Amino acid sequence: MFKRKISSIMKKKQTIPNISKNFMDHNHELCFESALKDFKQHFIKKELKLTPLRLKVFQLLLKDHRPLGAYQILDLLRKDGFSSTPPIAYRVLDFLIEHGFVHKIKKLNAFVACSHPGNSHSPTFMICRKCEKVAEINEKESGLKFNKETSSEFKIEEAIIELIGICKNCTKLEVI
Amino acid sequence: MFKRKISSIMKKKQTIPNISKNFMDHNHELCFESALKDFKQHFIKKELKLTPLRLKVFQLLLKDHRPLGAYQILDLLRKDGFSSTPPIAYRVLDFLIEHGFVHKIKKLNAFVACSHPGNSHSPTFMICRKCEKVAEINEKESGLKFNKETSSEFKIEEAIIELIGICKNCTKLEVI
DNA sequence: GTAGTAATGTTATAATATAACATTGACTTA
DNA sequence: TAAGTCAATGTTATATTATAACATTACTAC
Repeated sequence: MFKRKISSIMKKKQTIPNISKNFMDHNHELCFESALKDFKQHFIKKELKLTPLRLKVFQLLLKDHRPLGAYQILDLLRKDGFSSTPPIAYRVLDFLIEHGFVHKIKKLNAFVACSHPGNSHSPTFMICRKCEKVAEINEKESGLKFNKETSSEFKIEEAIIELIGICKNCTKLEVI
Repeated sequence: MFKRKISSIMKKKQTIPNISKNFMDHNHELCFESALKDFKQHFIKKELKLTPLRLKVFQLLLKDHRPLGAYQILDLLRKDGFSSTPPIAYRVLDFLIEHGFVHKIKKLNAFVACSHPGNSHSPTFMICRKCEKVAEINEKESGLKFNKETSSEFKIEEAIIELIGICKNCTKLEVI
């Protein structure tokens, strides 16, 4: 019976295009748990050390698809009894970024949990200026590519792509 | 005779693909003067006030296609006898950005003169990690576009696109 | 000439990020 | 098990980037 419930939620979830899932109401508890499980798996597979601090920071970032600034993270860590001087946050964030679990949103000087951990990728972010949520899409989803002149004249090693705008959900709310 | 010299330079210039011109040796004096003329024209056309400070900052940014940080700009302003407290730089930069004469490179927290002033556009930057020069390409040149799902799910109002890598010139130098 | 306004000047401080060094704790290995 | 090693975390101080708030100047319009 329980299984059935899950599967019906999953079904519903699939009707929401993945590309904008983060912006829409969705079963976030499930979303959260699944991302967390994935996170832990990657630590095991890559033989990394999953410390309480690393786990905590990732959980904070996973909370609601909203990016958090380093000092916001520090405040939350303090509330949870962790040490909370700036290097604490920046070091953990650097670690999580280096291993592909977290990305930095330059536009916001803030950090989000990665939605496609494990894939080495050049993520594209959609940032809603209204609800402040962020969705990450990968190269394939974005359909993004550069013309061949660009690639022949300049060897791209890293791409920062951040799209600022308004998500479908907020557009809908605006109309009402 | 003078005219002829100019035109021959112009001809040579055209053999360099515009997309990477900033990275290559080019007649920068000409490049600088032409950009400056363009800049002044736009001030007239848009009925903006071209003050010494605004002119100076733009000239500094035009110097060599390398982005400058706000505090670098302040140092240079100081040397030229301008006032040089932070708000001076940030205010002028805000003005120049607002009117499309300057862009901010988020990756570097630094500023560059716009290469296509007047066009309202969503610029793409190529940033060479070796020589630190930056080239701006416009949407058409980049061949960049997003797939229709992205655009239907999220209304893009602004795009930040910064490509970090190595330019052809530096690649060449590395091989030698 | 004076009222209004845009630009610049000034002081202070906010927000973001890193350097440098100390301590802890887990693991190793002699 | 004691000593050594190393990664992680803790701490202090400071660097870098950016803005708020208010003062002065200088040009424009009446």
